[in-house]
Amino acid sequence: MKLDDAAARLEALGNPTRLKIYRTLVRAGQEGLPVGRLQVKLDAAASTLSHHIKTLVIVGLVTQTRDGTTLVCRANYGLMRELLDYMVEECCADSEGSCAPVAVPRVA
Amino acid sequence: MKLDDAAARLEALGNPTRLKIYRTLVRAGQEGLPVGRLQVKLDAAASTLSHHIKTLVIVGLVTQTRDGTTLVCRANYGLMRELLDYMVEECCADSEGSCAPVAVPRVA
DNA sequence: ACAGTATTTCTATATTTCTGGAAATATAGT
DNA sequence: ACTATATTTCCAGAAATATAGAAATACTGT
Repeated sequence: MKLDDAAARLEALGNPTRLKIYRTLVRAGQEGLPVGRLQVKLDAAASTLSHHIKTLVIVGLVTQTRDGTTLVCRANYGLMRELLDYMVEECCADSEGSCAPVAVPRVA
Repeated sequence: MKLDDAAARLEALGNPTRLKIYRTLVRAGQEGLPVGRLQVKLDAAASTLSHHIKTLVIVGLVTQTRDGTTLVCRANYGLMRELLDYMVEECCADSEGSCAPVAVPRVA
């Protein structure tokens, strides 16, 4: 992952509303959630929510598929994993001492 | 970790210059790096760099200790770990299906 | 074609962020 | 006290972001 892409993704997650959206989608799992359900859950203006979701989609952390009139949003788990890896990549590479600082969580 | 704190930390990392600072410190390991060395490595104006480092310190991702006239900066590995965990916390908790989406990397 | 629901785009405003020069502060050595 | 080095704070302008109302678009069913 390139630094600028990683920064853009972290910035996208670095807003309380967007982080809430993202985490809600992470909880929702593979089946995802329609925009409308997110709006009810988060109680935000539709246009505001739409902008935030778009931001997440642009950086790739969220994907969308249309199902009739509703747009279903899903967390992109693979990309999240790449982002987590990037953050601790080459940990202590420039250090003389031993490396034991970070551990990134595992799931399944 | 509270959502607002996590968002603030992600926002701090979500700027190319700050992400570069942070990653340089992650590579540097436990001994850390003085501000001055960061300035040379990243080739940024001192005041600009100082602002960015301050942002990282405020959210807790970087710590500083003074050694004479130089300020040594270090990545806070423990907090990074907490942040990574937070991002995938309760993954699929609201889902019927099985959960296998994300895995957070391990180190040592 | 029309009506209805879902969602986005347009537009505007208030606020925040990024950047860096200049000046100030901190520490150490003489 | 004076000088030198390291770093921060002050200041300001330009650019980007967050928010949301209103209008537009997309799809479905009749």
